Amino acid sequence: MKKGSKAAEPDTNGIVSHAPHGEGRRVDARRKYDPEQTKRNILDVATQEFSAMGLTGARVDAIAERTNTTKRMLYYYFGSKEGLYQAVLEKVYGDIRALEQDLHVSELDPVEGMRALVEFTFDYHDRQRDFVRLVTIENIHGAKYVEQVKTFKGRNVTVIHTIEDLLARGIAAGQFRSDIDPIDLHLMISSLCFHRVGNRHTFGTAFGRDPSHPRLRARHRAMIVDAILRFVKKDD
Amino acid sequence: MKKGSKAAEPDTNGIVSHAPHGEGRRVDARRKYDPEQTKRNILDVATQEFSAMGLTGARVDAIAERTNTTKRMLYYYFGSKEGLYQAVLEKVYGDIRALEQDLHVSELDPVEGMRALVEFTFDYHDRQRDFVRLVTIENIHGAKYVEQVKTFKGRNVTVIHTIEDLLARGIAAGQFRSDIDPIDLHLMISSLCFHRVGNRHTFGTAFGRDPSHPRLRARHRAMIVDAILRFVKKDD
Amino acid sequence: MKKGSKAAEPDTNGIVSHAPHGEGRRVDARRKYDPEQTKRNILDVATQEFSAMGLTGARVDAIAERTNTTKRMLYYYFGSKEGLYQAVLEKVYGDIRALEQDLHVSELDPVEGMRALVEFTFDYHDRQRDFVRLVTIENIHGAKYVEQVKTFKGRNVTVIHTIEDLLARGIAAGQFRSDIDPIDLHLMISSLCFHRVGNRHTFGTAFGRDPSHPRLRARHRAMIVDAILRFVKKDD
Amino acid sequence: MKKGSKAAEPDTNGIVSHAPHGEGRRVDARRKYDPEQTKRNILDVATQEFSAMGLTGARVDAIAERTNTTKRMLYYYFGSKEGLYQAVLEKVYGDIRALEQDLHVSELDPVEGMRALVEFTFDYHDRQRDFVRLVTIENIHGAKYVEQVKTFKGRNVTVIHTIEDLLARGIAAGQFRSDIDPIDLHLMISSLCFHRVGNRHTFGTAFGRDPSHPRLRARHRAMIVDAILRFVKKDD
DNA sequence: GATGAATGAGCATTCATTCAT
DNA sequence: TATGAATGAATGCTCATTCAT
Repeated sequence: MKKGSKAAEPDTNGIVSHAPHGEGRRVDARRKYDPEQTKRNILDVATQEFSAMGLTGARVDAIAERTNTTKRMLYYYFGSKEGLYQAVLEKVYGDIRALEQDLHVSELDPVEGMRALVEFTFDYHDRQRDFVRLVTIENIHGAKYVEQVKTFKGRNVTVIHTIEDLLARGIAAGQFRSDIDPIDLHLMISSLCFHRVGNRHTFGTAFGRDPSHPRLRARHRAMIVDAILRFVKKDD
Repeated sequence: MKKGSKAAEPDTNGIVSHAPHGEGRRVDARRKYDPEQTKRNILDVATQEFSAMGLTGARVDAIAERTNTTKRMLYYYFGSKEGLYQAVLEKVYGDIRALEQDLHVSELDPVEGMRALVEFTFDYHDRQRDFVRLVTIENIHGAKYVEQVKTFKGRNVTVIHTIEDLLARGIAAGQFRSDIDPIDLHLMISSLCFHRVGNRHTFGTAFGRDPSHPRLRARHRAMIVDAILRFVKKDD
Repeated sequence: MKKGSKAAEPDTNGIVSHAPHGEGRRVDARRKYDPEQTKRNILDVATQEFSAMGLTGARVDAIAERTNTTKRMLYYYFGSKEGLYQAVLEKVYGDIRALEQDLHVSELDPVEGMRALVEFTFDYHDRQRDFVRLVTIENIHGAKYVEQVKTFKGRNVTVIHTIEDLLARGIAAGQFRSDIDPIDLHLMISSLCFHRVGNRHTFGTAFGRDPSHPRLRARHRAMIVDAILRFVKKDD
Repeated sequence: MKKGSKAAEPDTNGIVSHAPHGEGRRVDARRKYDPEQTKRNILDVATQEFSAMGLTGARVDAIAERTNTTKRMLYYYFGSKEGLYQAVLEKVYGDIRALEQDLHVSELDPVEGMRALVEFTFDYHDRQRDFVRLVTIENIHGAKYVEQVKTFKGRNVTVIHTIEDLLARGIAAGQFRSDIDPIDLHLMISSLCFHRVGNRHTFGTAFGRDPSHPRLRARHRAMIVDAILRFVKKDD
């Protein structure tokens, strides 16, 4: 687990810093024309705006205003509001799947690997609220934009492979039940990690308890790992 | 002009009945002005539109058009687009909690009661997609509208009481673990029942499998009951 | 021939007078809400703007500004810029064909009838420059808007009937040739009357002579009548 | 990137050859930078675009895209959209007058010369639709761009001289009437040849008959020659 | 000579809401 | 109670043109 890693970069959740980020950046920063930086800048701001306001609620003018460039460039690079929204989806989905790959759970014991996967999923959703919101928003739109993102489908199968591997090894070791469908299990893990973030506002209002509070956070993390392990483990 | 039309009883998804459609109705139907019916009609149409398009995406004109009345009446009764949206939220949250009361799980054995509660929750979310969507939408807006709905908070505590009762009786009977927080458990059940409905579009696109398919539906229902029971049951 | 008649009303070619026109108008003028007047007002202004600037060149803002109402009403009544343009086409084509009907050439001797028809056609084009310009503009667009005007096709056949009647009676009386196609003849008359108005600018620039000058006007009128009569008359 | 592409010799409608495409060309084709060819290429594409869309409707980007070069070059050579439009007008007017010179009607008998002139005018308009459209467009703009084309006025007088010569010789031979103004006659011939091409779309829609259809084409040609000859001939 | 990147002013259109009847 | 007409402020988008390399 690389907790405080650079995972926070793509979704800043705060205010984007227009200044050059890393080392190599500094050179580019002096260049007046830097298409890559312009595009990334637009994409970062758009991620926040879409995540905060939804596709319909987001305002192209509002995005442009917080950008280093003008509204015109937004259309120059992304064609339309929807094109920009799709680019945001593509980036954001790419980020989580890329990190998942870095887990290397195949090197761990099945139980520990499962725990690591659940903890990663928990932590990612807990931190990347923009991701959670964008997925939610996309579902409001019937996933019709993400469907057009070419890289989307391919990117998601990798998690399933990871789970399949864990289950297979767990079964072989006599630790896991043999009647579990990997996609169903993935849905289950996602549900537990996603819902408490995505619906934390209505939940907080209804029960006077904010699931994103640090104290609860730890308890939920343990609880979800526990629930999943109880579910997959063979009844001794 | 679709004046006296039947309003088509807009897609209530099966379960909820908003009011008795019995004898008394017939008289009202002949009356030229029936404020209650007009309001209910507006509310039904608005529920669909807001659920389908979101708060920002919904169009007042679109709602008015599918109504028996005019746009002006919509403002007359609900004050504003947001007022109407809040009225929809109030109705929709009222419906689920009212049905939950009807379960009478307190009369059942703890394990069976828990099963009944989970199954009800599963079925309700599975059928009331509009409810799921509206909750999702409300979370996009930080729950700021539901906060203003007076009846909201009171209505939700009842589920917690139900769970508390189940847990207490289960612990007393030596069936359940004693370290489970009722609100956490509610969140867990909600997560599992809500997510597969709310996020079924992105899920379906990503994994080529629609969680709302009848065959999956039954499997998920059993799986979720199983997971919750495994989670609450005392380790023999 | 009703020369100086009210034919000038529909296409004012000057500045539209927003004031009430006729007797009955006066009452309406006091009414704050008069949809018919509002629509007519928009249509009049739009006729000028489209005629002066073309469909692409015309600015919705410019039209709205010279109107008694706001831009919003323009969309309220005509749906879009193109919808408004089509409404203008419909009005303008309706006007000329309606006047043609009033000629009653069937009551005249074939030669005199033909002369009357040509003179009317000449006068109409000579005065209704907006009409000429709008037809020109529509041809730039391949007539694709006029095609959608339902009343269009039906309205134009009437001229052909008039010409057929004239030719038939002229042939019967031994005055006209029998080998003339009525639609071809209509095209011929139109050509001579239309071109000198529609292309008067390039013509004027090329030859330093403005075909719309009063002195030329009379000469052209006689010349065109002469040419058409020479063409249709039987070589004694 | 459509760098070295053949530019497809954009639809010249048959007659006009802008430059010798003979031997010398081949050498230039290999040269990396050929200003003359670049300019001609831009001009050809612009002719089509302006003719198809009008001055306002034409898009600089659209022109540049179909060109071998970039938008920047378009500005480099022609200064502005309007400058390019003027260059197109100049080219297009130059072409017709140049061909008219080649007729050598002065060597023909007056009647045959007149016939030849009318037929040439007919054929030219019938084939060079781009020319007809551009003249139409220019008239929409009050001929203000053609006015700035220096070569324009001088170029047009030549036709008048041709007609004057024909009329004079015809009168002298006792074949033609002596009361015909040459410029009026030119206008008349132009009208008949221009209108059926320029207004063929509205005409076709109105009467269900396309004047550019081959069968009609021949009939119209004969008809127009006939009409003009009947008009100029002395009433024996 | 040549080019991708950048721009400000403008454009058609839509929205939630209110007025007059 | 009910309604067609009216509105101002925005909204997504485009255009001809220029800059930096």
